[in-house]
Amino acid sequence: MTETIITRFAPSPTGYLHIGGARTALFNWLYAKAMGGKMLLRIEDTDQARSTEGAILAILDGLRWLDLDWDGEPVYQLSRAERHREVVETLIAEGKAYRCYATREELQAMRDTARAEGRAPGYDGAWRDRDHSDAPEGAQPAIRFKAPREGETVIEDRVQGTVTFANKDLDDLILLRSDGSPTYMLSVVVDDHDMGITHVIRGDDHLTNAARQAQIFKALGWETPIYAHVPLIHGPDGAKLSKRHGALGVEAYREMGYLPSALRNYLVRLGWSHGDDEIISSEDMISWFDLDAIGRSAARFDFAKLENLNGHYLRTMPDAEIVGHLKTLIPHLPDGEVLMERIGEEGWKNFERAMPGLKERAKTLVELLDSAAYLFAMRPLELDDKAKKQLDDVGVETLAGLLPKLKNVETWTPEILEYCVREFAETTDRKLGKVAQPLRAALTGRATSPGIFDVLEVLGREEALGRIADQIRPAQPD
RNA sequence: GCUCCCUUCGUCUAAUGGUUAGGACGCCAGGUUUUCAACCUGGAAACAGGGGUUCAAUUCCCCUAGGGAGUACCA
Repeated sequence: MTETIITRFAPSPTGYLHIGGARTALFNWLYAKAMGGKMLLRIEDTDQARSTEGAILAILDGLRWLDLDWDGEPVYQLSRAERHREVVETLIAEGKAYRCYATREELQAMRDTARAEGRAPGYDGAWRDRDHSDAPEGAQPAIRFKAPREGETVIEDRVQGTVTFANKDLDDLILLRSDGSPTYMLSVVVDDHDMGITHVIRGDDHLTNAARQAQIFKALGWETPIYAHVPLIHGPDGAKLSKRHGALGVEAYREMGYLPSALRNYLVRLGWSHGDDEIISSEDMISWFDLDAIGRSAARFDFAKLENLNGHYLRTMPDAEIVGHLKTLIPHLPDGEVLMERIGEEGWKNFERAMPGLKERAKTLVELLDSAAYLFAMRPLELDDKAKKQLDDVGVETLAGLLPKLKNVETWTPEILEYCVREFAETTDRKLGKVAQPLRAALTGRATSPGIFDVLEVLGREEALGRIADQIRPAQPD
């Protein structure tokens, strides 16, 4: 039992890396890591009409962003077509596959009658034993697998348990299309075998395929891998995940300001658990992960929980690391270039200094960026409605009283500033909030912000005093 | 239609043949507080329904209902 575990993630490049695919990749990665094995990557591009270069790039990019690395070079299924055809030749030679000349119309008619008779729809095996000489003139045949018609095919699934299919319900699937190109069903079997895959962890939409694939494995005399079919992820309404509610590419999550670590934590808890643990480090995920702990029911995607997790990871992340994430995120945002320029070298230093107060309050990087707007705002500040309310006559009057006191502060630190403002509030018989709020409005243009003394400090003496003065002047024209 | 899978608070889930069915998110109330968060305390909230098996079923079995997947010369 010293066999090395080899898993694989095998997306078809017909779109971005969606959230379900990301979780499948994560599970494969985790299991390989947990068992000291390898995870291989295979691009299933046998559908040439729908596969695109852009999709391949998006998938690789998504995996890298999530920090899910794979072993070796990605295998492109299409490049292995010759090998796939070879395998079919041997199958034909052994009488385990045959040429089929049925037309599209005939196939449709078969399905219709089967359905009408309450049977499993599928190919009726018309060409199974029919002679070539019956073939229509010049027609190119597809090659079909001669599937067993009796008995049953049993899948011992690590997640779903023992699943039994009656062979009579499984028809003769196509191995090679009439243009000679291999189909998915064939390619998967040959590649999983050739790549030495020991564990196939994938969405349970493939469960019935597992039975057909097992039949092909058997016909070829190859050992079937161990299967683990993971339930799919549903949208908040319980229906299939659609673009509208979460079947977005992982890059969309990046653009919404989620952290890879948070998304991984969220995803691993969707369908898998380890007791009551919620916040799970990568190390713990790897040492705890096991196929047997994967649940059998579909899970719904819940943005609120993802946000909560993201907030947690944000709060506990070192400031410099957050800056790093922001720098890679911003170029992906609309107007990212402009924003990058506006922050500038100097701005990032301020940003990092302000980070302790900012990260505490944000749930996503996008939120954090928004709440940091005051750092890069130009005087005179634009005020939002709530800030304007704070700067009514009373507010402005308060600031007018406070400004000279602040000007007297020589050592511009939060402690001393706090002392100064508190003293002002006490001596003028104001509650601290009555002073802090107008001050906040003047400094940030908003009614909410990080602690006001930290804001004063990060802004610096000159800028802070200037912003306060800006608000006093219009109220006192003389 | 046919085949297969699933079903514990709104959501993600834990546990168990005998428990006040636990935790987390969200929600509500209170506390803390210069705002907003964070944080702390408390609260409401679940075993889909019906039959069995059993001294005892949320737990084991069957049925029903509901949900999902597959049913292509897509993957």
